[in-house]
This record gives sequence, structure tokens and C-alpha cells, in this order.
Amino acid sequence: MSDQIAPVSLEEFNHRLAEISETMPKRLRQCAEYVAQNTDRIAVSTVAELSVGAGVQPSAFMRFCQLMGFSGFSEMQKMFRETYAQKWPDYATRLENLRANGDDSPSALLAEFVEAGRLSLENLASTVDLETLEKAVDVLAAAPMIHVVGFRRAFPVASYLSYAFEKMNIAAVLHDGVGNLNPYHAIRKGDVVIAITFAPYSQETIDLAAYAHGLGNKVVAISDALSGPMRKTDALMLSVSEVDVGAFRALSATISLAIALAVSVGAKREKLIDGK
Amino acid sequence: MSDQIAPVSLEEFNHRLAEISETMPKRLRQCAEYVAQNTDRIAVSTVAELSVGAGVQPSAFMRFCQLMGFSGFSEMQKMFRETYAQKWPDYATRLENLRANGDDSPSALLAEFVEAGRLSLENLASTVDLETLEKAVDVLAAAPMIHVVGFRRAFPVASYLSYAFEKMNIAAVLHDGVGNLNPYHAIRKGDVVIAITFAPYSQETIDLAAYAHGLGNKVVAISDALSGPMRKTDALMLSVSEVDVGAFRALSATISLAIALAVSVGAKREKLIDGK
DNA sequence: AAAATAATGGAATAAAAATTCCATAGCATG
DNA sequence: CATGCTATGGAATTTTTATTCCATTATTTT
Repeated sequence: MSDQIAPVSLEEFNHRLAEISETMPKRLRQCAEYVAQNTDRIAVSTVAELSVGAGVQPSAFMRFCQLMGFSGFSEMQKMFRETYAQKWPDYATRLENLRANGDDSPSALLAEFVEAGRLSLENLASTVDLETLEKAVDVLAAAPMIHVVGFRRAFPVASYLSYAFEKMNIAAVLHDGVGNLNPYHAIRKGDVVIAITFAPYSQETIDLAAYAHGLGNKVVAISDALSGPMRKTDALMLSVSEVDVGAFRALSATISLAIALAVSVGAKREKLIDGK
Repeated sequence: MSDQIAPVSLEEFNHRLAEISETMPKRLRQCAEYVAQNTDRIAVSTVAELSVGAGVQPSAFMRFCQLMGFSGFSEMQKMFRETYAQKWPDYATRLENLRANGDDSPSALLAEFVEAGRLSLENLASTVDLETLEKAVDVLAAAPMIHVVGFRRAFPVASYLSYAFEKMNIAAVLHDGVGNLNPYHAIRKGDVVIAITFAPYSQETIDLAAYAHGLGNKVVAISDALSGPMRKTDALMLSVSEVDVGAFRALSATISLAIALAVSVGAKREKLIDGK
């Protein structure tokens, strides 16, 4: 076993690998070779699998881990699993720390929201369901009228969507609940509804979507989970998970998705007009 | 155990999750919720870890796996480990993949907005004027009533601000222009106005801010430049520069700043109350 | 309100995986 | 070519992890 301290990051790991692989015996060098080429598999494989891949015995692989400075395979794997998870730090814990420090200064809060926003955006980029997004664009591009609905914390998103539609000369109404007018009359056959709602889901939004669906109309939903009550309306579900800061979220990802959707619809419509 | 066939891809998995999660009992729904939000952890975690994450017993998590169509956790994990390699590429690559689908495809546009949002947030973090921000928090925390005003593309920001204030039980009104009522009567001496406006600046917003300033009231402005017409109102100017995508912007930075401002005010008020 | 059914928690068990150990094979050195 | 040292393979052991089972608790139905 090496008396060296174990690497704690990918960089350190690679450095040590390069450093010692020269002087390794044959089998262990095979391990080094294989590991260098398949770094990404370490987090999700067993010693048995890796040793087969490297063409050595499990015990040989074990010795390799120890030479690298770890106590064994498990410890080495732990490092890789943690590196992978690093992108999603535990926000609950971080917030607790923040609270514990009494650090609710404006700048600390702003930093939190900025960081939460960045994470949410990254996550959006890697989890968005492109197929559904494209279907939603098609449906909306063909709609004679778009109804946008979203209350409470979804309302800013709804209002921004209708602003964007207006700017692009796309027929759209924002159902804002002003005057408690019955919005149902406005919905005609063929119209499309964009419903935005997050847990706890607001009943008005769900009802409107359900009503439109009952008429045989298409519904596009923007929500924070694939499950949720919009499911019943057969909606094209676009789910976004925002990283919360305390009881609030910055809506960065949701608004980005919404505006991208709107602009895509605009682009698609232009294409359709040009095509004719 | 379900007689359904097990999902073999992330899409299938998500689909099935959405499909059955409404009809699940409480604990299993907790699992579904947690899994939907932490898909990336499954490949590198144990049942024990995931079940504490979801707040359930390991056996409950087990039943969840079976309901999803797998024989057990191991089989489910296998699916995630196999698709793991595709998720490993970093954020830059994922963005490229989004862009690869053609210039004005929804995914390329989304990538643009995501990237613009990230840049804007970075920029916000490094350029925000902390001193002004803190002054604004102080002023707002002391206000008997907060008036929020912002039209057109600033309106989503304004509405989110008033949502946040409402949630924190802070007296605030959103001047939304509905009914063309004269908003000036609502403004009393000592009230504070938050005015949000971007070029081209909307006259109503400027007028309201100027009126409040004329009464001797404080004005907090969120805008896209330090100059601009709000200057005249002696406002505490918070400037945010958003990166545009074509004619649109994702508002990520502006909303983050706004919500951080609101939450800071809430925190400050609590402190003031505790102090007395 | 009682009975039946479904859900849950927790401990017991089974399975899988990691780790160690040791006998043997290879290799260099005198 | 014998001796000591290192490397190796494979089986035995230990540890961790998944899975099952059942008693208890909720929920629904009659």
C-alpha cells in the first residue's frame, strides 16, 4: 500500500496516474491504461466489471487502487461519485449554513439566487425534452388563438409569454383573472392553451386546461414535475426544475424555456407563411 | 409487482413515471417526486441513500422500482448506469448538441437563451452595486407601503416582486394599469416606489416615479442603464444588463435581482421586528 | 362501525460486491 | 542453477447492499 495521500479531485487523480504508471508492473499498468481510457465508467461499475475490462484479476485491480493512494476500490469510487454529484450541491444544507451564519445580507442572497439560476439553467439544458418542445412549437404555430394562463408565481411567466406573442403579432390572450370574468367563453374549438403551474397547483389553471381539453383542444403545460394534475389533460408537458432559495425561486429556467418556446413559435409561423 | 415491461430509456422512464405517479400512495409518490428531481443521482447511489433522500424506507423505494416495471432497484439502476455515459459530457457539449439541430430550431433557440441567461447572471454578480442595493433594502424595509410599477417587458418582474411581497406579508401594490385608473391617489407620503423599466422607457412608469419623487418619496429603480430618464427622480438605481437573443431577453438577471431585493427586504423587516 | 384491503416500517435474509490471503509462477541476482 | 524477491491468479472471507417478509397501521368499502 502506498503511503501517499489519496487524490481528492479528478486533476489530482490524473496527475498521480501519470506519475506512477511508468513504474508499474504489467498488470497494474493495464489497469492504469484502462482507467485512463474509461474514467467515466468508474463511478458506475464494480471491480469485477472493471477488471474484466482491463483484462486483469479483481485482486490486481485492487492493488492498483491502493497504489493510487486509496484504501481500496470503494474509496476510489467514492471520489468519482462525489465529483459527479458536485454539480448538484445539496442546497438545503447550504441554505442552512447560510441561515446559521445569520448571513441574509442582500449580497449573500443575491449570490444565492444567481447561483441557483445558473444551476437551474444548466439543468434545463440537459433535461429538457426536445421532442415535446418541438411538438409544442408545432401545435402553437398552428393555433388560431393562444390562451396563456398562469397564476401566482406562474403569472410572471404567463405575462412574459403574452408580451412576446404580442411583439411577434401572434394572436394570444392572457387570462389574468381580472374582473373575475368567465374565461371559458373565450376559448373556441382549435385554440391552444398554454398552462403554467407549479406545486401547489392552482385550481383555476387546472380547470381552464381541463375545460380546453374537454373541448378537444390541445394543451401545452409548463410545470415543475412530469407528474402533477396537468397529466389528465393530455397536455404536452414541459417540465422545468428550478433550484429554490428558501421559499423562493428565481424562475430563470422557466422564463428561458417560455421565451424560447415563444420565439420558436414565431420563427415557425414565418416559415409557414413563406412556404405558402 | 407490475406486469408492465421495464423502461429502457430515460424518455420511457419519465413517461411511465408521469403516467403512474398520480395513482401512487403517499410514500411511493415521494419516491417518484424525489427521483424526478434527482434523476442524475440514481446511477451512483444505493437504495439506502436514495430512500433517505426521498424520506422513505428502503422497502418503500423497492416497491417503487417494481411499480415502475423493474424487477427491483438493481435493474432500474442498471438502466441509469447504461445511459450514464451520455450524460457525462459537460455543459458546453450539451449546449452544442442543442445548437446542432439547426439555427432556428427550438433547441438551438433554447440553448441561446440558456447561455444568454448564464452570461447575464455572471455579469450581474460582478457588476451589481452592493451599496445601492443595501440602501434600497433599507428604504424598502422602512416603507409603510411599497408601490411596484413596470409595464410591457418589465411587467413580469413587477408582478413577481408583488407576489414575493405578498407571500412575505409586506404591504405592496402592483400598479398594473388595469381600468386606466389614476394610480396617483394611492401614493401617500412616505410610501416607496419600485419602478422597473427598460429602453424604450415607458412613460407611465417614469411619470409615476416622478410624481412620487415630487411628493418627497423615495424611489428605487431597476433599469438597464445607469443613465436613462429615471435619473431625474433621484432614484436608487439598480442597473442590470441582460444579454439579448435577437429582439428578446430572458430576464434571468433582472428577476434574480428583483427577488433577492424582495427577500432581503423581508429578512430586514423580521430583524427590525425582532429588535424591538 | 366492522370488515376487508392497501400501505407502511422495520427487521430478517439473500445476494452481490469488495477485500484479503495465500499458494504458485515469474524473474532477477549472485 | 539455486535463492530470494516480486507479481499474479484465484479462492475464501468480510462487508455492504439489495431484497423479501411479516406484523402493524392506515384507508376504503360495505
